[in-house]
Amino acid sequence: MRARASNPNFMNGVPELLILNLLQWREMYGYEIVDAIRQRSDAVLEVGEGVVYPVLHGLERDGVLKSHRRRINGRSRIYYSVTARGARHRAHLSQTWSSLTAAIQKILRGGQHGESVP
Amino acid sequence: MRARASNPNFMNGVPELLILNLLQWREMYGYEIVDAIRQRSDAVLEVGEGVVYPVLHGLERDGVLKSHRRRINGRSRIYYSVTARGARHRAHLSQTWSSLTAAIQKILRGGQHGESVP
DNA sequence: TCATTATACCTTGTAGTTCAAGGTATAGGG
DNA sequence: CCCTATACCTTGAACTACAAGGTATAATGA
Repeated sequence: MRARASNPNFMNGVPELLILNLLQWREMYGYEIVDAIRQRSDAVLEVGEGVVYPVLHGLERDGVLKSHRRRINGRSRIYYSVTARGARHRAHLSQTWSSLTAAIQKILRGGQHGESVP
Repeated sequence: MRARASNPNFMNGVPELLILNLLQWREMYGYEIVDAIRQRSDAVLEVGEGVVYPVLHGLERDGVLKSHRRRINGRSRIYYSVTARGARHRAHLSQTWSSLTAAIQKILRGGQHGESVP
């Protein structure tokens, strides 16, 4: 019931949705994804590493992502990219998100259901 | 990581948001809320009684809702309505929802971040 | 030179939430 | 008289986001 201090709920499944949509364009590594989500959302969305890494591992385990290690400036990075199955999963997830938010928006707007005055 | 069979995630905090926005217009009882969510969303959103009742109890405990029992056709119903504090809470929650979905949408759309072609 | 910061990976435990699957009781229709 | 609809409720399980840790290397700067 109690909203959390940082992100006030609403975030269930969202990290997975965001990650898949970021990776659809080009491969990225975990640390980069954390930054990308913060920057592209103007710091509205803050998804920590403790969220991103487990999601990446889970998606790879499920065959949605694949990874390969690369060395950049003596630094080891693990780049993730979307598999064919992952592309289908991303499309399905994004559509579900659209559908749900549209339905929610409909209720938020109210209208023609007997509400007299706000 | 694994999406659930029924509602594929994305539903965290949403019942609270929906309930508060429904009750902003007129008082309703639990069973009625369950039906209203299903009907107004064209069955896209399905929030069971096992979700609605605990949320109602929690919101009343927090002073966001108040309730009174009424007898209709020999049936006992518990009607809930929004308190003054609840009205503020509803406004704040709705605004957060708008802000978050806007930020998410921005990332879903992609654009100007180095993605070559879909 | 040495300490600090930034990069980059990771795991653990906790708290909160949804959900299915139950349970109780009354009213009304067939 | 049974079954459905109405109307309330609780429990346990599963999942998830999150904070708070931990490791190691490169670069910065004092």
